[in-house]
Amino acid sequence: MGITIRDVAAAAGVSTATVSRALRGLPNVDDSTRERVKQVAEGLDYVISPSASRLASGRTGSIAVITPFIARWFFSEVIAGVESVMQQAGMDLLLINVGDYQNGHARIPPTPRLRRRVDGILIVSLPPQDPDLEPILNLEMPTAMIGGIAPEVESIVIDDVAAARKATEYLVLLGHSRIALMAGGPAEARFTAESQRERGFHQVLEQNSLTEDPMLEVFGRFTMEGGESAMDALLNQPDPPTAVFAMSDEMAFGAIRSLRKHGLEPGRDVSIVGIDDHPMSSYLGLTTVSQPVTELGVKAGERLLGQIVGSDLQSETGRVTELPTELIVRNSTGPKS
Amino acid sequence: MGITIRDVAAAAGVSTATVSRALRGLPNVDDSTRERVKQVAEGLDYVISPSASRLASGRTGSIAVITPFIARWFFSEVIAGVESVMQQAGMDLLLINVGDYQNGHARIPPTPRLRRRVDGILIVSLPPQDPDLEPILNLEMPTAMIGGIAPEVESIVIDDVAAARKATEYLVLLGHSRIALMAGGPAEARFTAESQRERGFHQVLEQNSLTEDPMLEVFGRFTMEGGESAMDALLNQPDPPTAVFAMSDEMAFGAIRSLRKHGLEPGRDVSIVGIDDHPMSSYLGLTTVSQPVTELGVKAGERLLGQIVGSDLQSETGRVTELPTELIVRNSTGPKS
DNA sequence: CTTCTCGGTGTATACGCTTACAACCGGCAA
DNA sequence: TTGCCGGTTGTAAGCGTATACACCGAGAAG
Repeated sequence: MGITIRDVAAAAGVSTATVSRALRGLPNVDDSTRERVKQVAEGLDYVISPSASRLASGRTGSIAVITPFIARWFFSEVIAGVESVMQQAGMDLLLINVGDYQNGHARIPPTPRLRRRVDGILIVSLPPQDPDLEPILNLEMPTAMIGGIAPEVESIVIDDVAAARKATEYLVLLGHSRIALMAGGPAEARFTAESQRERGFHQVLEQNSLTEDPMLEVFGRFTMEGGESAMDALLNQPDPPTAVFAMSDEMAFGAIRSLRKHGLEPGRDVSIVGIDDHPMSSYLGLTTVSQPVTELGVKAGERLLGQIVGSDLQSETGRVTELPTELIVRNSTGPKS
Repeated sequence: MGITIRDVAAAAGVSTATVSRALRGLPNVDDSTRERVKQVAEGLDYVISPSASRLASGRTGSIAVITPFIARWFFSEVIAGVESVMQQAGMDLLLINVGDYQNGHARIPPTPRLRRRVDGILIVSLPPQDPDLEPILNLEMPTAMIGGIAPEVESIVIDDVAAARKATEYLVLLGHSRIALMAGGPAEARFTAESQRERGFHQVLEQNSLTEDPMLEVFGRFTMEGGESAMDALLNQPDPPTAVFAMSDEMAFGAIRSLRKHGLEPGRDVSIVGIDDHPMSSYLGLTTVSQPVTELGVKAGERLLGQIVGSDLQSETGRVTELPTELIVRNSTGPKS
C-alpha cells in the first residue's frame, strides 16, 4: 500500500542504505546523489515509517510530559512551550496526565508505558520525593523537571523562595504585620514549589520580627474556589489579617471574590499578592510575582533535547536553571490603613 | 539490553506467537497458558516494544489532535477531554499545533507527518473549507472534527446557531434593540462556529424586526484584549449599543473591562452576553451560553476511537453530533434602561 | 471405528528501516 | 608501478512483534 524506501532506492538507482543516509542528512553521501534521492523521494511522495525507523534505530523520537493536569492555565502554558520546541526538533510529545497528586486522585505513573516508548521524560510540578516517581527516575533515561529538584535530574525552576520573599517583603513594606499565608494544602505531600514559597514567606516574617500566627495559614488547593473559602475562613476569625500572600493567582482571585462578598475592597481593606501573573491578573488588578511559564516549558524542552541528542548526560545532569521572577504591583495591595 | 518476547516465550515454555496472543487478550489461548504467560512476563518485567508492534501490525496506536492553540482555555479543555479517553484506550496522542489560522500565522498542517504516524485525526476548530486542510481530509483515515462540519467527516459540535439565538433572544427579551455583535474577525477565513453564531444573531434581529447596523459589528479576535478594544470602539460611536453579544467569554471579559474603564456598569448601562461559560465567567458575573467543552473532547475522542477499532467507517462518517448549550443568566445583563 | 471439527499451539515470514561491514574507486605518495 | 587512503556506495543482518498457515489432538458426529 505505502511506498517504501526500497521503491525510492530503485527509482533513484541506488541502495536503500544510501537513500536512508541521504534523506537523513548523514555525511558520506555525494551531493549529487543526495539531491537526486531527495527529488525522487519527493516525486514519489515518500514518507518514512516512524515505526520502522524507531525499531531499527532504537530511538523513539518522542518524549513524555508527565503532569498532574492538562487544562489548568499553568500546565497548558508549559505544555505549549514544550510543544513548540519539540515540534521544531521533529519530536513527538506524549502527554501523560497522572491526575491530581495532592488530592490523592492520582493515577499511578505509568512507568511501563514509558520504557520503550520515549527517549526522554519531562516531569512537571510533581513532588520529587513522591514514591510513585521513583521508578520513573530510576529509568536511567534523559529526564528533566519543571518546578522540582531531584538529585541527578536536570531542573528548570524559578527561585520560589525569592518569589515568596518579594511578595511578602512588599506587604511588609506597606506596613502590614498580620499577614496570612494561603498555601495549596497541608505540609504533607507538598510540591517543591510550595514548600519553598512557604520558606520564603517565613524568612521575611522572621527577619522583620513579625510573629507567626498559625491561625493565619490556610489552604486553597490552588483553585479559585479553594481560595475563596480559605479567605472566608480568614475573615471569620476574631483578628483577621490585613494582608494575604497567596501562592497562586487563581487562589488570589478567589480571595478577592471573598473580600468583595464581605464588602471589603482589596488593596484598601485587605491587601493581596499572588504568584504567576495569570492573564486574568492584570484584568483584576492583582498584584503578583510573575513567572515565565511558557519559558519554563521551552527551556526544559531544550535541555531535555540536549540530553537526548548530544549525550552530555554527564555534564548536564543535576543542573538547576533558575528563571527570573518579578514583582508586579497593581491595585490589590495598599498601605495598612 | 531490553528483554523481548522471545525471552518470555522461552521462560514460559511456549512460542512467541502464543505469548503475543496471550498478552493481548486474543481468544484461542488456553486460560492456564495465558495465566502462566502473564505471570512470566510480569516476573521478567517485560514491556512490549511499541515500535515493533506498530511496524508488524500496521497500527500506530496514536491519534493526532490538530489545533490552532494549545494553551487557550477552550483548547486545553478539549485536549484534556480527548486525553482522558485516549489514555483509557491505551492510545497516544500526538499534539499538532498549527498556529493561529485566523491571523495568518499558521504553520502549514504537516500532512506528511501524519501519513504513517497515526491511526486517526481529530481536527479542532479549524475552518473546514481551509485549503490547507484538504490534504489531511484526503488522507482517507478515520477523522473527526470538533466545531466544524465537513462532508464525509464525523463532527462533534454545539448548535452554534441556537446558542447565538439564545443569547440574542435574551437581550431582545430585556428590551434591547441596538445590539452589537462582537465576532472574532471579518467574514473571510472564519471558523464554522463563527459564521453560525453570526447567523443565529441575525436571525433573531430579523425575526424581531430590528434593523441591523453594520457599525455594530466589531471584531475581538477571541481575546480579552481584542474584546476590550472592540468595546472601546463601540462606545466611541455616536450612537453606541445598549447590549453586546460576544462570541466568546474572553472577548466579553475585555468588553466588561472597557465598560468599567468608561465608567459604565455592565448589566445596568450596557448588557453583555458571551458564549462558553469560562470558569472566570461566574466570577465576573458574566451572562453566557454554556457549552460542554471537555465533553466535546471526550465525545470526539470516543467517536474517533469507534471509527478506528470497529471499522464502522461507513456508518459513522459524516454524522454530526450536537451537544447541548444553556443560557446562564448572571448580572452582566439587565433590562434596557 | 472413522471422519470431521475446532480450540490450542508452533513455524516462519513480513513489516520498513538502520547500520556495521565490506567493497569499490580514484588520487596520491612512495 | 604499487600501495594506501578517504570518500562513496552496496550488502546483509538485524530490530521485536504480528499473523497467516500448518499442525495436533480430542471430542462430536456419523
